[in-house]
Amino acid sequence: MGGDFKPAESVPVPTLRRLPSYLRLLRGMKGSRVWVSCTHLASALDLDPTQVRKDLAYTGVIGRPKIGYQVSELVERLETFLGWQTVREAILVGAGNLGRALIGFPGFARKGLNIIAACDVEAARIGGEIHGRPVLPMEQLPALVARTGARLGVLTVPEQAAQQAAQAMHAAGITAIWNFTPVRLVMAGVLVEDVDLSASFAVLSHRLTRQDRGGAPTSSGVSRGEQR
Amino acid sequence: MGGDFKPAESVPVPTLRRLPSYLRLLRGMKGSRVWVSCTHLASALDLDPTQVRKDLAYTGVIGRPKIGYQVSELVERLETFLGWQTVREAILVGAGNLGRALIGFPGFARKGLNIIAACDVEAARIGGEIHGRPVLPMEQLPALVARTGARLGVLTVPEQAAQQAAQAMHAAGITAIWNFTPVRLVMAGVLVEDVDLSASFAVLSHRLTRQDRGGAPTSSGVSRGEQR
DNA sequence: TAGATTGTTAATCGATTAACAATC
DNA sequence: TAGATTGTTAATCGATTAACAATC
Repeated sequence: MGGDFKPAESVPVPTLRRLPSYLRLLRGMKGSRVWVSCTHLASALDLDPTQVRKDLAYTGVIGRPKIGYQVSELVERLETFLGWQTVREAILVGAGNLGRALIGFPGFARKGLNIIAACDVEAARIGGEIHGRPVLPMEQLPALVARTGARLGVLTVPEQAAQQAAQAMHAAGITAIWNFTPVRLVMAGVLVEDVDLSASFAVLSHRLTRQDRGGAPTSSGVSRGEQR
Repeated sequence: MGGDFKPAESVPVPTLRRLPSYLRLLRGMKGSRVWVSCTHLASALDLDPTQVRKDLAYTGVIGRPKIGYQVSELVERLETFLGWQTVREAILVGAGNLGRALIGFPGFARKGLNIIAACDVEAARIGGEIHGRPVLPMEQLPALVARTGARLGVLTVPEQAAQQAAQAMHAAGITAIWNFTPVRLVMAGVLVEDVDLSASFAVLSHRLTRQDRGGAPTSSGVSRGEQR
């Protein structure tokens, strides 16, 4: 009855993308510092202090004027807010070069990401292990998802196989896909986040091209990439 | 004298990031189609037609009302605009899991990216080959850059080594770094483009967390990731 | 011709940045 | 206390989206 419903005001994507960099910095100073200010974080990351303050506010943390924020609390808040405190099981689909690299990535543990198995269609890959994780045939994906309760999938198949593989993942019960292929997956009811190497390289390559042609570099020499 | 200098109006980053997806689609239809409209591209990629039109206009292409754009011309324009028609030599620094995967990436050739060698500090890796590319000691980077003329570096070292490695690359003559580490490199005079896996995973993870907690999904089930 | 599409200008939307009172 | 810092509101900036005349 108290019509004071907050519409879950969704967090801006740029903010979400900056949060991990704060967390990384804060984890590094956890032993040596008790308090930290936005000013400090901002200058370390070359950002605007107000922006940092607004970003942090989304986590619900409350700072003290003149003092700043408690490092330990901020770390905790960020981890909780990002969902990095609970371990999340994931299945990787496509055990090629990139897939193998991701399975072996040490940093994922700190983000609550645990890739427990891989699936592939190539007979030569099936039955083996990558960094201690089994590689299973694609047909076993539904059973695997059912058995492990994994809801997250990491998609690292070749471009041509992407849409079909994503469909299979959805059918198997996967509800979120971390998509490393350049394909815009057409899927309703599945949360998709793209890691688009082509897009990133496009920015770099275009600017390099202008640079080569004697394009006027910024005063600071050259500007840096976006997508912070 | 004719004071009609166009200040090289810089291309918006979101536009640059979308261009590769147009190109990918167009390459796929090169044989079967002569003309293509923004409407068509937009619906295939789930974008706004006006946005596609504006994006394409940056390449200098001119379309025909009622007809659209010539596929072959558009492909050519996009490739030139992105700088993907000239081969660019690159040195990879950090021959770990991710580095090895990138060296073997078949798609880079179509983007004019040629990783010709890798550098690393680990003795066990030095002297070997990865996908036919030699792995050299880090000390040889300056000589390597001088000899090959490579200006682009791909940075895939562990987080702790990132800043130092980047400095070494700069000193060796590298002018642009494709940065796969989560570290915000502090560098003047070097073009840096970040591929930030942490940032991407943060978006996914945060949304998954809301989803778990019974957060209201969109009408379409669940929305998809940004950074298109 | 009528309808689809381009190119372009205007309106909207959302994020960043600036301004400033409150506070320890 | 004075100065630094937070929290918040307002102004700015830039990208997306809408509107519409020109065109084949």
